[in-house]
Amino acid sequence: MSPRDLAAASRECPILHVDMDAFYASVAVRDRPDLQDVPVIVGGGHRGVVLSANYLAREYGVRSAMPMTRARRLCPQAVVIPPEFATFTAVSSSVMENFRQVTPLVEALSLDEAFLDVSGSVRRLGSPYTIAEQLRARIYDEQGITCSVGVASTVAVAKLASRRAKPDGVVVVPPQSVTAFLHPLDVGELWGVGEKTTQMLNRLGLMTVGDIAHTPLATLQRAVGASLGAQLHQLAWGQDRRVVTPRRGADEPDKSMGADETFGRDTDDPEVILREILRLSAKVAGRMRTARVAGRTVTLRVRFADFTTITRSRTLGDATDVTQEIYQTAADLFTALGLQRARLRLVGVRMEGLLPRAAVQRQLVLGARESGWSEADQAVDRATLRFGAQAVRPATLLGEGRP
DNA sequence: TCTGGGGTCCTAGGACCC
DNA sequence: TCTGGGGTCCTAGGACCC
Repeated sequence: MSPRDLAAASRECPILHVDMDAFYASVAVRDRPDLQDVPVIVGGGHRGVVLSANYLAREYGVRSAMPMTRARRLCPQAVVIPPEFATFTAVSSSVMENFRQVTPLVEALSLDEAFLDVSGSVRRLGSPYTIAEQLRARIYDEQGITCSVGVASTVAVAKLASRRAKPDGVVVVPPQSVTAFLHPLDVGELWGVGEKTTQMLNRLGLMTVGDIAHTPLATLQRAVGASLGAQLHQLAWGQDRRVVTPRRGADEPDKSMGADETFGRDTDDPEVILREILRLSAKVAGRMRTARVAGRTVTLRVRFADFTTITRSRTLGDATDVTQEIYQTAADLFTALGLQRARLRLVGVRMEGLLPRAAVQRQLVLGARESGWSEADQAVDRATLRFGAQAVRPATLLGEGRP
C-alpha cells in the first residue's frame, strides 16, 4: 500500500504500539561503529541470560531470555556486552518524552515499549499512520535507534501488529481486517498465552487464533480457567475493551517490591544464606522507604539446585518498612523450612500489601519507639544518600565486596 | 556454566465471620 | 445428631510479561 492508502486505512486506528527494535542491543552498539556488523548480545554475568540480541545474533538462533551458555554455543563469535541500565533508562525517558509530545495518553509497558492513544492528535498531526512515521523518524534522528509501530483500533491488535512490523516498520490493521489478521496467528502470539498454555491448547488441537475463535467458550474455560478462557475467546474475535492508561503515579504505589539473587554457586551454608536474606531485606526496605510505602506481608522465596521453587509468607499485624523486622520475619520463615543442608540456587525477599506510608504513620512511629530500628534505618538512608549504597550496611555484611 | 531479576494476576483450599 | 451460603483474608503455587 502507498503511504496515502496507509494513512487512509489508519483513520479508525487510534491506538499505536511502539516497540524499540532489539532495544538494549541497539543502544549498546549505536556508539560503537566497530560493532555495527557483528552479532552482539547484551547480557552475561556468571549464570545469566540473554537480555537482548541484535538481528545478526538472532540469525544464529539467539533469543531473549536464553541462557548465556546456550547463546554462546549458538554464536561463539558474538560480542557480549554487559547491560548499562542507566543508559537504557536515559534513552527510554527521551523516547517516552517524544510520545508525550504527541499525546498525554501514553502507557509505558517497560523501558522499550508503550501504547499511545492518538485520537486527540489527528487534527493537529495527521493520520495515526502519519504520526507513527513521524515518531519513528524523530526517534531515529535523536537516538540513532529504530523502532516498529503497530497501528490498530484496539490495544491487543496494535501490540500484535508491531511484532509483524519488525524490524523498523509500521503495520496498520484497520477494523475490517482484524479477524483476517488474527486468525492465522499461532495461539502463542496472544497476550497471556505462554509456553504452558500453548501446550495445553495444542493438546486440544487448537493451533491458531482462528481455532480458538471457533471453540466453545466453555471448552476453553475448562482447559485454561475461567478468566483466561474468556479473555482468549474475546481476543480471538478482536474484542478488547482495554484502554490506554497512563502509568500510575505516586498516588498508586506498586503492589509489591522484592529482590532476589542467584548465588554464584549453589550453597547449603545457612550462614551464607541468612546473610544474603539480610542483604536482600535491607535492599527491599530501602527501596520501600524511598517510595514512602510500607507492607504487611513478607514472602521468602527459595529455589533449589534442581530449580524447583517454593515460597513461604507471613502477614504481620502492622505494615512495616523496617529492615530488621523484614529480615527477622524472612529469617524465621527460612529457619522454619528446616532444610537439612539442601543446596540452594537462589533466595528472594518480597514485600506485598504495600500502602502509602502516610496511611500507617502512627504504627510506624509507635514501632520505632519500641525498637529503635526505624531511627537506625533513617540514619542508614541519610548516610547512603551522602556516601553511596556501599557505605553503610549491617555488621554481618561487612567484609563483602570491598577491600 | 543450562535456565536473571523485576513485577502482576489467577487459582484453590482453609479459616473465620455473619 | 447432620450439615447453608456468602464474603474476606491468608497461604502456596504457578503462569505470564518484559
